[in-house]
Amino acid sequence: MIKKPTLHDVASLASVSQSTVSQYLNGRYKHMGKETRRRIEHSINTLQYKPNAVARGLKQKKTTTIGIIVANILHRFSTQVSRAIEDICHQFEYHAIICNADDDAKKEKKYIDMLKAKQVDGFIIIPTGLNEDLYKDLLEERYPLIFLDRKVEALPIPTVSLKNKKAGYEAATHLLDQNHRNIAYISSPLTVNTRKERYQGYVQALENAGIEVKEEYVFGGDINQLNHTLPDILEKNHPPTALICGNDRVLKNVLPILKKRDISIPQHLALLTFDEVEFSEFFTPTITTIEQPAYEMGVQAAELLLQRINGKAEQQREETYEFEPKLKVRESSLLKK
Amino acid sequence: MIKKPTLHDVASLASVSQSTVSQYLNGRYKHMGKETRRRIEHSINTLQYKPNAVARGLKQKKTTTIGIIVANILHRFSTQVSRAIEDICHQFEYHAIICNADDDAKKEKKYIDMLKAKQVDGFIIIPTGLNEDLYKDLLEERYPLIFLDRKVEALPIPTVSLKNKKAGYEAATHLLDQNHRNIAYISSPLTVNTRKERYQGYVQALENAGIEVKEEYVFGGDINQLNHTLPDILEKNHPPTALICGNDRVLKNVLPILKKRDISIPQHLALLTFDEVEFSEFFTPTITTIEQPAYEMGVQAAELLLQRINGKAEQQREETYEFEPKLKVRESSLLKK
DNA sequence: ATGAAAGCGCTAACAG
DNA sequence: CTGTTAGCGCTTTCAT
Repeated sequence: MIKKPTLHDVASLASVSQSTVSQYLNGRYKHMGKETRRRIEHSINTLQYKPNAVARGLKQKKTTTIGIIVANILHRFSTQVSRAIEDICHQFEYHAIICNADDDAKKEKKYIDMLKAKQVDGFIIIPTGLNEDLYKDLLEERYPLIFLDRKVEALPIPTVSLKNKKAGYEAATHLLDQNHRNIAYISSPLTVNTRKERYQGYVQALENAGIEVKEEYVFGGDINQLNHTLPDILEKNHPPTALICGNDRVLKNVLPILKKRDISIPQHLALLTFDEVEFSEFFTPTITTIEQPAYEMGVQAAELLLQRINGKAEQQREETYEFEPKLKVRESSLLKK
Repeated sequence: MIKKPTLHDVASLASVSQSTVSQYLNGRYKHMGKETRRRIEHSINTLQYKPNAVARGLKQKKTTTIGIIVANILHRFSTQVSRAIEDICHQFEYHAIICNADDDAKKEKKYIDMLKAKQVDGFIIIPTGLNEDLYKDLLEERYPLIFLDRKVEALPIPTVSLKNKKAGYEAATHLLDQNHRNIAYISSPLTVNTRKERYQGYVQALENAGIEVKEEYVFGGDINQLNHTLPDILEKNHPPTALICGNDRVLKNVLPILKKRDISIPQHLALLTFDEVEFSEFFTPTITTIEQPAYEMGVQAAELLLQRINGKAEQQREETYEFEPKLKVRESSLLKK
């Protein structure tokens, strides 16, 4: 890389001291000699000088960079959230470093460590939930920190999330309204509060309707095992007539299985999934979705974080910012076969 | 934020000098007293010392951070590419700052400037193509730089891309093989080489088949105008029986129009698009896609960049790394209405 | 085998 | 109004 001009270069060319140039750069040129100012400007232009943010960061203990840890950027939720955060950052001249923890505690830890080493000004994390000590450390070190999507109980960390129980409730209610009585529920492990709450909403809706929750219709585990377990569920004496997918990844694993078994949707089985499915409004079969306002959630998280970084809000409060799930019932596609 | 321990703290606790600790940290403890070493280790552990990457970066003029500028992270191609780059970076303990230029020259410039200020070690850019001077500057300043997806002619910058002409050729050929003769081609402005080449492939396929390319079937412009222009195209005397979308964004704008006009796919119109459409294999109508191996392309770009950063390859060579398009013909979905 | 000292590029008192 | 000075936390000769 080629040598870049420094403050020192600018200063000597303009025949002033570095501090004067520094003042200028930081907008403190109220009482600055008009001539001095002109010379500095000229000098900066001819040298094409650009301040070195690393040096400034070292001095000011502030990098205008934040760390984002998402589950997996390939998921639509993470993508939209990242985009939202990036947009807000851009607006305030911040930068975001995005990391994929893949629901892996080790990776999450490694990323947090690396980001700390890089002296990020704060974090937005979709926590795996598997590193409570780490989160607590972050808090004790007074890092501005916002959780997204998932909540870690008993840690006073502001959290932006969906009303997950409500989402689950609406999902089941929607299907009940269509006279489904045997509704399967397929999810990744119910260890994460988000998933658990959605499931609880489902349970509650069934109970309210006086319908027994049958364990045999429920799966909460490694979705790579679905090859074995889903067929079991579908072959019960009274097979489910409807199926809820806990998120878009679940859907992704469920679809091939249904396809292989030649199950028609929605005749044989009604399908409902959480999260957004791109283009779903144009396709048959109609898949009802319960979407999260992911972009808005990302904006909210970013704004909360920047407030905290800039001292406009106190960190150590357990606040929850909950968003409404959006049920999208698709009319049958017009693009039919 | 709470005060973090520094090298100095570690050194005094261990009763050695900073330089010794620094040696230790950088793995140069060949001839280091076993006892000294033990004390340093102990000291680091009790203080939970973590080196400050900003300070190190300032000194070493290396930040182990690279800048990525994509078109829009909400597009599948960008998402997959970002994920791939991030994976490779993680492997080599690098970090990526991802920015969305939104095909906007101003934003692209601003991001490049910000990333330079942050002293990134290199760039991977999906260039808007609108800032040739900037790219040239980057080159002259000897920044390691890789272009992705799009090529900027006459600049010796390694570029990872799809065989776009081939992709266009295959697209048209596939439809010709199904006896389509009137094939519409809808694209964003053909100013970007990627789009132009795809279109050229389409033209060539038609010419090879002895079919005249009718201008009235071709649209290359702002896809927000499609509301007006697409209906025109569909209402010709001999309307197209097939339609090619230049990328997934085009598809996204085309679908609502087709839906509103109640056009059945594929009976009234066969649809083919470049880029991946998630879940498309499970949906009706069947949309044939020509996918890019986006993840692999991202990996390639990241590897090329890291090689250059670490001096294992020279920058200033115009090399093109071209990937094969993947035609995916969908069998009619089993999940039918 | 270890330490002293200089300096990366910038900012922030404090003088003058 | 502008300059001097002292670091931010780390690495790196160069001595010892």
